[in-house]
Amino acid sequence: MTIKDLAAQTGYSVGTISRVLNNQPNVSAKAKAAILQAAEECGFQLNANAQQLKQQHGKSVLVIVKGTSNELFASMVESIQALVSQTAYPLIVDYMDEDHNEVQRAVQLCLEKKPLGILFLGGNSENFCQYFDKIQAPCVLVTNDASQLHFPNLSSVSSDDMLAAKTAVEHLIRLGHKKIAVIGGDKENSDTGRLRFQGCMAAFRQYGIEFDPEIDYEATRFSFADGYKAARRLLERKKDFTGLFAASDVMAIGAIRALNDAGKRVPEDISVVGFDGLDIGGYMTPRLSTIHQNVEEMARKSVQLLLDNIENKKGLRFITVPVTLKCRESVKMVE
Amino acid sequence: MTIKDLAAQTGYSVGTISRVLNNQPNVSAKAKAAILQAAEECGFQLNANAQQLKQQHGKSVLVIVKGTSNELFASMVESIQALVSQTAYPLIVDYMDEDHNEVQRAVQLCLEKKPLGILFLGGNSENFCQYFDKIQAPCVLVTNDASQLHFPNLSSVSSDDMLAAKTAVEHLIRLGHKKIAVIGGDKENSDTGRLRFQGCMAAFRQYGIEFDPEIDYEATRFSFADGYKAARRLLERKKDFTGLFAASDVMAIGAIRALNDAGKRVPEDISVVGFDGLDIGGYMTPRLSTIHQNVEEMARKSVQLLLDNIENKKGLRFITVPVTLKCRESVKMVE
DNA sequence: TTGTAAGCGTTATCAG
DNA sequence: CTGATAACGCTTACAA
Repeated sequence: MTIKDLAAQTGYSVGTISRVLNNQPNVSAKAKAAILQAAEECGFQLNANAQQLKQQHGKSVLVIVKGTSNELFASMVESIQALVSQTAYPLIVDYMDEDHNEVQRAVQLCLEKKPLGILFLGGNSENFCQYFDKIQAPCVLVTNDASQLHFPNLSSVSSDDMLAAKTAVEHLIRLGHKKIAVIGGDKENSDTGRLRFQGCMAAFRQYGIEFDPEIDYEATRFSFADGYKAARRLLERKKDFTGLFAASDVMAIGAIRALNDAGKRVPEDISVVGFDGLDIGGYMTPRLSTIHQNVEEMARKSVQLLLDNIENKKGLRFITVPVTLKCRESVKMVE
Repeated sequence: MTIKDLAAQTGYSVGTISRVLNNQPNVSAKAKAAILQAAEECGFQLNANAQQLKQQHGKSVLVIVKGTSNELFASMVESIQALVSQTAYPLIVDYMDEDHNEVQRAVQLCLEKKPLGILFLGGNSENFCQYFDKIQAPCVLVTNDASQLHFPNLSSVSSDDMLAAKTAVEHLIRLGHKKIAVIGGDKENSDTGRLRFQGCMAAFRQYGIEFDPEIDYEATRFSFADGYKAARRLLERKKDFTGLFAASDVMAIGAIRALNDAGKRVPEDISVVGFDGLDIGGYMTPRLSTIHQNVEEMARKSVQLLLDNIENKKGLRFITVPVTLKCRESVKMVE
């Protein structure tokens, strides 16, 4: 079924059919009605390939999600889908492995889908520096700051990871904790990992707390299992910390279980603060104290920003969305 | 950049270029080398739209995921991605709202992408009955049984939901629990919800346990928050159950928190069994006893089955993957 | 082994 | 307001 068939069926020409199906002016009401009806009857759908071949671009908005099992991104995608579905643009969501290069992937998808714009959920500066100049479409990097990258088509919406991590650690310090351990991301190769690490260090420095990254910091991946293992390693070599900051909620949850298995109670023996503000944290016993990232707001701002960039060619922006410390049950004042 | 440009550049014709880029025979090694090099140099990529327009089908495998925040599906997608990436087929993952019609969506995507085959993660019989006859490509329905649907191109890979739910409830009964409540899915409109409910009922009947669905069953959605609320409602109207079966781990986790908030300890006061075997269950305190669905195996079988259907035109199959009862810390024998 | 040319289903430009 | 027709970039007979 093509517009040619429709043309034969209705007696109009392909030109008219095309105009009707694309809501263009200069068609008589009669023709429009007849054609729409005929199209409806046989469930006609334009061939997207032909359409895009002709138009040289898809009308779609692309979301590239770095990491397949990232809770935070999953709920952000959910919000984004809801938001974008209110517009006329179809949304394509592309999930990729955490270890692969998101920008190379984007370059390839651009060639393939010619999207109107791209939302990156997660990303690594280095990849952007190396490959982003091949991308022309307006883009928004979400959860990482792009203001230092200086590309003419790359905005960003992110939390202030450094400040947030500092806040988390400060929270522990103010409750009287002096011996604090940290489980975080790779502080060399991941922007997020590095910034959160630096935030911790800033807090330790400011309050004059002793902290030796070699001993008190565990770098690992953002998963339950890795959080668990990291906490075990910490326990093995340092038996007396009373506060633990984990740079993600999943790490925190894994770590808490490791602490429990080692006979430590949370928060009686050890206070734990997470990072992200996932739903699950509110259903643990004890409920997890955490740095809450406002997923809904980040999603809204990102989409808004991208659409502005697409439609009005408004300038770049680098938005920082504030985080909040959610003080719940996994921390306790030190006696 | 098109194959025409490439032709001009290399001195060969578009036909030869196309043959080289598609790995077809009847090209001289010299031509092949020259063309491949030129293509490499300018990072040439075939235009997928033109290609698919011509070929009348994409080479992709499509995964339609019903529900955007379903942990179980998320990890299944991860496995599927790993599996399919070993083949030559690109994988397109499409997430949709739990309440929307997955088959209609598939019909639309077929028109658009002309995929080689489709994997449905989750689905509703009714939607299949109504719309599936419009789909020609081989499909596999994952997590639901399709043997009673009788379509010539629809296989399935699923757990025996009824048996699994029965096993879970039996587990509680054998530990001496006589007063058992159940939090499950919609037993009218969801296949999964209905089957798991029937499994429970079968166990109650077999062991002569009293169970009034009106009082002892709470139908709700598969989320933490809904599990929490459902447990509260149960507590409000029935104060004395000692066993709780939740038809998904997320419901179970929400429910446990509600029990804790009501001053009940798990498992000392109330034993809880979940369903799915999510990673998170193993990191809770207490670790969640649950019916474990082998995600990895379901993914492997589904992909294998679909590829067989695509490549060898092998017959339909309706595979049932066994579940296992994972007995952990959230249950206790009744005194 | 290679080149030529006819479409694939649309859109868009023109003339009517 | 409508119809004819030339692209869009590619694959694939068929001819050379």
